Amino acid sequence: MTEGPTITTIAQRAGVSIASVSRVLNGLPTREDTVRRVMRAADELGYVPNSVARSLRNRRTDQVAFAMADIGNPVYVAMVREIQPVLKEAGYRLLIHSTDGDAEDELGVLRGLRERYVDGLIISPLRGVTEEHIEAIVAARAPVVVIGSLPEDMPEGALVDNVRTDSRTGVRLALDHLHAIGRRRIGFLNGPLDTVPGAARAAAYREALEALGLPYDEDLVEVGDFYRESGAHAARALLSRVPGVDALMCANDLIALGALDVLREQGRDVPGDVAVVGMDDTELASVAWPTLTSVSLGSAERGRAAAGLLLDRLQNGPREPRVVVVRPSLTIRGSTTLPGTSPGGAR
Amino acid sequence: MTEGPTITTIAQRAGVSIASVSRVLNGLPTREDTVRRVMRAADELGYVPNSVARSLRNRRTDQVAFAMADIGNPVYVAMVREIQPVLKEAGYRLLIHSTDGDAEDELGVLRGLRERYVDGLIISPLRGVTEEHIEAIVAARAPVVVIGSLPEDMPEGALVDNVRTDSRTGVRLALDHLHAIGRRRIGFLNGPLDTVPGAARAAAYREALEALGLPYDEDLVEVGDFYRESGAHAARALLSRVPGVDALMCANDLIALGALDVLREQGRDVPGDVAVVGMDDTELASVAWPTLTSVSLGSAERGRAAAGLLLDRLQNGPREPRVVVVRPSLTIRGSTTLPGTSPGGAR
DNA sequence: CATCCGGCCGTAAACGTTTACAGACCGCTC
DNA sequence: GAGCGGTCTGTAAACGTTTACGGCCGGATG
Repeated sequence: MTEGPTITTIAQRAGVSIASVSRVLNGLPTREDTVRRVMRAADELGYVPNSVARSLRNRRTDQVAFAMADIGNPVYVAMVREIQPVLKEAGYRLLIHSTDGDAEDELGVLRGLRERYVDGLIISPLRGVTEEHIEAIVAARAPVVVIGSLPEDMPEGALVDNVRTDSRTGVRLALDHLHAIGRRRIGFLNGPLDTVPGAARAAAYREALEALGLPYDEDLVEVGDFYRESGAHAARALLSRVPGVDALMCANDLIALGALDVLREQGRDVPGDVAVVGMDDTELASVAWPTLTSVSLGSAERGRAAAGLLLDRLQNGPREPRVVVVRPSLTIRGSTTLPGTSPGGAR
Repeated sequence: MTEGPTITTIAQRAGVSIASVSRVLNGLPTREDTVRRVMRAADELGYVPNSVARSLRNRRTDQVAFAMADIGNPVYVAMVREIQPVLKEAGYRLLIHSTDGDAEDELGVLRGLRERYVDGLIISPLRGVTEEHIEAIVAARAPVVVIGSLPEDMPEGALVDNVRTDSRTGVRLALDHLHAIGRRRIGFLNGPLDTVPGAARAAAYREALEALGLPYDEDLVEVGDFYRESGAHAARALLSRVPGVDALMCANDLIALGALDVLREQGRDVPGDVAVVGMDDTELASVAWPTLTSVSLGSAERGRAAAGLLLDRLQNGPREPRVVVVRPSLTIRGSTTLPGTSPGGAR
């Protein structure tokens, strides 16, 4: 594999020093004549600067990583979609780490920051930010944006911004809506309780019930994973245990899809017999049938905000940490409104 | 920002030379005592090797890029999902370039290979492989895997493997199926003709009709984009022009979703009045209602194959180019089988 | 004509690794 | 005790950039 030209090659051909070559290529003031000679040589040789050497010298890689649980989840895809153009615009490349929600993997990514292969990181830790995460972030000395919740008491040295949503309010919106359309036996299909969203949504469900004056009934709650199959499984269990349930609150859209599968299979009308609400308001919600009422947690917005915060730190240097909170909203679709009163279908 | 320890720091603390430090850290044979001293010092200092310096010296970055049109398209997500674990397993990081199908952008990525920020590239060029692409690939001198079709006459020096599918056969499968269930006025909603899939599918549609003894009718063809909105738009146009159409062949699932939106809106029964077939067999096909019959082009399989080919070249060095062809298959779902005869719903 | 100043340029060091090469040291053998 | 062989280690170069510093040269100024 023949090696390409370097500034040394150019320098020889143009009859100048490598310093001059570098200066010309970086647009530093140089005599007209030298500029021409260097440019000419560079052109003829088809020179392209070596980004690794440049990184070593400049102590920056122009790369940023985004780590999340599962690139298959449309929530994260929505985030990537927003993050990528912002970074590209600013001249950064994007690395993707799909950690499968594995805590070790997440920590690996954080610790990897010390290898300096990226200038910054956006991470969405499924299992929450532990002591170890914090240590790694402090040790990293590279800017990090956490999407999700962050402990109150972050140490001084941590260069970390935070983008979060308020899933408590999100669940509240959903239950208020279900209550408003007359549902009183509202089941809850949750994800793992040792994940941040899982725990938050469990608490929020209880609270919201209380606020509505409805009793909390353990039998109405199922805990599984954040996947479609798992949602189907949970729905089946719940429906057989409590046949009279008249609404299902699902901790994300995938779970809700699984629930819809089962309800259809069992011939129960949605929303006539059972109303269904998802969370995340992914594209899937608008594709499903009936279209799925879903709590929007502003994935796109969170992605954009995270990219913005990171870029700001990268470009303007240290500053005190910031927190951006994205407000949830409820997108009402067919799975909770009776056909007659449906406010129209897609998207 | 204090700088972290380097091998020099370790060398001082351990009272040895940097060469010894490097040897120890890389597991080269070294006296027991030296090993201990170096390890101890490294531990105490919390040393982490700088990957950029290592890359410069070793002439490899341990990074690989995947460039495709739109990370929002589930086809590419499926590919990423397969590519990532294979690469991670082999110690490579993954960069993502979402080019928006912009030819300049694609070329930019290919040319970027010469900057040596990745060791290899998987690219799915939406508009096909032009002369310029080939030039860039040859000049790159880094292994490239193209997902999609490749010209027959690749020059010698090009380190390029190829993974393709046979969308001709795919379309053929779909039309055979539609014909078998009695459809004779089969519309076609295509993507842009200047994209590789668009062109291939257009030709395939004609061929398949001919093989079935059906006339080709321009009025039955709409050309738009590979997006849902565009599919809706195209469907609306086609339906108003040819109200009697009894099936819609769609060039991808997103287009098919748009078509389903419109059919529902117009109160036409699917598949009773109009049968619909999508392509790519993405997750969306199993979520939509009615569930969508779709031609599977083996996205996951293509992703896996591409990663495998690239890895092989990276690890085992040059060899003659290979081509992997993934055979399409048809997944029959609700959008082409009458409710009564439906072979069961989801997935 | 000597001096000074400013603009360009080249030399060399630095970023943090890996590794070729040669030297130091040890223990053996004859 | 000299010579040899082997093991381990240190020196230094290399990867391809950027940039501090000082030198040189020209013109302007006294």
